[in-house]
Amino acid sequence: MATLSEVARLAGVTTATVSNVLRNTQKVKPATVQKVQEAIAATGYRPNLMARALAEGKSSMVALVLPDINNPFYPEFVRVAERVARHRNYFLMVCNTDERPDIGRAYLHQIAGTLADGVLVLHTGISADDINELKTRRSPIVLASEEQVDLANRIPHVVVNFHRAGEIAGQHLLDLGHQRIGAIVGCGLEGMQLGRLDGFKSALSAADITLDDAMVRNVSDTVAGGHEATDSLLEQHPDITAIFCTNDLMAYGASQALADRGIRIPQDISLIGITDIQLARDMRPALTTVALGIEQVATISINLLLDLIENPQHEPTIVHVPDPVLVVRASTGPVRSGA
Amino acid sequence: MATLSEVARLAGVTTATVSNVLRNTQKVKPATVQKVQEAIAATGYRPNLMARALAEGKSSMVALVLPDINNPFYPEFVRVAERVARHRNYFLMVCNTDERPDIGRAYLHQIAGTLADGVLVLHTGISADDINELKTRRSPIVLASEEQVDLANRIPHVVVNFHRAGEIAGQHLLDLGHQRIGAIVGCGLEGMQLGRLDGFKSALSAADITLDDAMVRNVSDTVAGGHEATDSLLEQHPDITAIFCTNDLMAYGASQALADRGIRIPQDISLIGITDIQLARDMRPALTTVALGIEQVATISINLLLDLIENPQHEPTIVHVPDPVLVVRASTGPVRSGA
DNA sequence: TTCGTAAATTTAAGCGGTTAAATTTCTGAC
DNA sequence: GTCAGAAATTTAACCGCTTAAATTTACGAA
Repeated sequence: MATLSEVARLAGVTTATVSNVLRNTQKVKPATVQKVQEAIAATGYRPNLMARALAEGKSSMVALVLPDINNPFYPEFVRVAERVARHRNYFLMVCNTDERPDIGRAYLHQIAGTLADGVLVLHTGISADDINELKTRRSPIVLASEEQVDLANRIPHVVVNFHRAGEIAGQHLLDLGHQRIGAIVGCGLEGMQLGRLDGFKSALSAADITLDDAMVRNVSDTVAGGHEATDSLLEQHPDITAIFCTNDLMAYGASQALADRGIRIPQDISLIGITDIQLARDMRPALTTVALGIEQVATISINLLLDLIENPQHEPTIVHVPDPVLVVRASTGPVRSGA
Repeated sequence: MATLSEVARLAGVTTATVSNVLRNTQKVKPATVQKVQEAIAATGYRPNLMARALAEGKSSMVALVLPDINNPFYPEFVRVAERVARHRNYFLMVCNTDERPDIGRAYLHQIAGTLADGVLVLHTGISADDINELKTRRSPIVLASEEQVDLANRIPHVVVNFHRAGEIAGQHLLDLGHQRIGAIVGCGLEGMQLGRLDGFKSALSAADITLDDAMVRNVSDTVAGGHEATDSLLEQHPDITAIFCTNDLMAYGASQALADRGIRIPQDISLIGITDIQLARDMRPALTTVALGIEQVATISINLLLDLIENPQHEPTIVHVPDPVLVVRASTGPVRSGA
C-alpha cells in the first residue's frame, strides 16, 4: 500500500502538501495540485484511516451495541441508523451482545473512546453504572429507546413512551369489547417491557378491569416464547378473547400457536402487538399493533449521538420520541358474540 | 482519557515498560509489574486501539459487507460470524450496502486495508474486477457463499452448491407427483439465484419435464416480491400444484398470497423454499426447504478470512461447503388428487 | 531595484502506541 | 572486589497522517 510519503516523493513535494491536496484546503497552487493528483492516481494511494483517525483524534466510526441481531426489530433499526450515519460520513459498527451484558460491557470498554467516536446502546441490559464507570473516556454514549427519563444518571438518552403504547393497545381491545385478555410480556432484558405492561394494565383499570397476574406470561422475547406463552395461556384460560403481546415478534409466535389449534384470528381471538416491525405487515392476518416508529427512533437516536460527537454538551440531553400510534390491521376484531 | 505516558509517569517508568506489562512479555520484574498495574488501575487507563492498530499494523477488525440487513438470512449469518470473530479476538464491522454495489465499493475502498484487516463480502454484487482493482492493498478479501468456483479471479471464495439445492427441491416436488410447478426467482443481485433455478430445471428435465419460462417469475428478493409473483403465477396458471421459491423469504410471501386467496398449503398447493432461515421453521404451515447450513457457511467463511489474515497464502483458497440438505416440513405434500 | 505582504511550501512536532537496539542494573562465579 | 552475562529498563525510531509555525517564493507597489 502506497503511503503519503511515497506519493509526496513521486510528486516532488512534502507530505504536508499532499495532505493539503487531499483535504483540499485551498492552500495549494493549481499546478501542484495537478502533480499531486497524478501521483495519487499513479500509486493508487488510499489514505490509511487508522493513521488519520489517530492524528485527527477522530475515527468517524460509531458503534451500535444491540442485544440480538436476529430479532427483526434490530436489523430495521440498524438499517436506518447506518444510512443516516453514512450520510453524515460515519461508519457504523454493529456489535451484537447475544443478550449477554458482559459482552456488551466488553464492547463498551474496548470501543468507546478508542475505536469509535461514540456509542449507541440499544436495550443491552448495560446499566447506567457500567456506563458511568467508563465515563472518563470522552466519547459520548447515547442510550437509545429507553423506557423512561432518568435524570439521575447523567447519560443522554432517547425515550420512547412504551407505557403509552401499552395503554393504546389496551384501549383498543377494550373498545372492541374484550374483557378477558391474556398478556404476554417479553423479558429478554431486565424489565425492559414492563412499562408496556403497566400501560396496558392502566388502560384496563381505567375501565374497572383488573388484569389478574394469572393472565400474564413472562417469556423470552422470541417467536418461540410467544408460542409457548400462548399455549400456556389457552390451557389455563380457554375463555380469553384477546391476547396482548408486548412486541410483534411474540405476537407472531402467538399467531402460530393459535393457528396450530385451529383458533381463528380475529374471529375467535384478537391479537395485538407493539412495535410495528415489517413482519407485522407481512403476517396473515396482518397484525394490529402499536407502532413505535422504528425509523423515527433510530433516526433521532443516531442523530443525537452524532450531534453530541460534533458538539459536546455538558448537560445530558434527553430526547422524547413522538408518541406511539395505533395501527389497526386484521388481527383484532369485536369480541366474539356470546363471550 | 489516560494515555500510556501518563501511566508510565505515575508508575515512574517508561512507556516501553508499561507496554511490556500490558502485553505481558515476561520481561518485567514482578515488583515493577505491580507498580504499573496500580498506575493502570488508578488512571483507569484503556489502550487506544487506533494507536495500537497503527503501530502493530493490525486493527483486529474485520468487515462484513452485505446487501440487505433486513433480509433475515443476513442477521443469522452475522450472528454466527460475529461470535466466531469475537472468539478469535476480532471485532466485526457490519456494512450494509442497501443492495447498491456503489456503496459496497465505497466501503471496500475505505475499509479494506486501512480500517479492517480483512473483508468478507456477501452477495453484494461487487464484481471480482472491483476487488482486483484494490488488490494492491494487502488485506485479504473473501467472497462468502458464492454461486460457483471461479479460478480466473484470484480471490478466495466459499462456494455453496446452490445448483444442487435447486435440484433437491425439484426432486422433492417430483417425488410428490407435482408436474405443473411455478418458480419464483429472486433477482436482488445479478443472477445470484440463477444456479438454484438451473438446478431446479435440471431435476425436472431429468424427469422429462421442461419448465416453461412462462412458469417462472423474477422478482425482488423480499416477502412482497414472493407475494406479487405468486399472484401473477396464479392468475396466469391457476392449475399449478406447487411453487418453488429460490429462497425462504419469498416463499413466505408466497404463503401469504395463497392464504389471501384461501388456497390451502399443502392440500391445494405445495410450497418449497431454499435456505432454511428461522422463519421457515416459524411459518404456519412450517416451510419445507433445502437447508444451506447458514451456520456452517458463516463459520467457514469467517474462519477462512481470519486464517488468511493470520496466514497469508499465495494461491487463492477455495472452500466448498457441504451439500444442501432437504428439510421436509408441512408445506409440501402429494399432488392434489385429480390434478 | 527594493520592500512588504500574500501565497505556497516545508519543517517539525505530535497523535498513542510498539519494538529493536542500547543502556543500566543485578547476579553470581572466581 | 571484579567482571561477565543475564535481567530489567530505557532510548529512540517508527506506524501514516495532520497541522501550527517557520520558511521560502512570488508579486505588486513605491
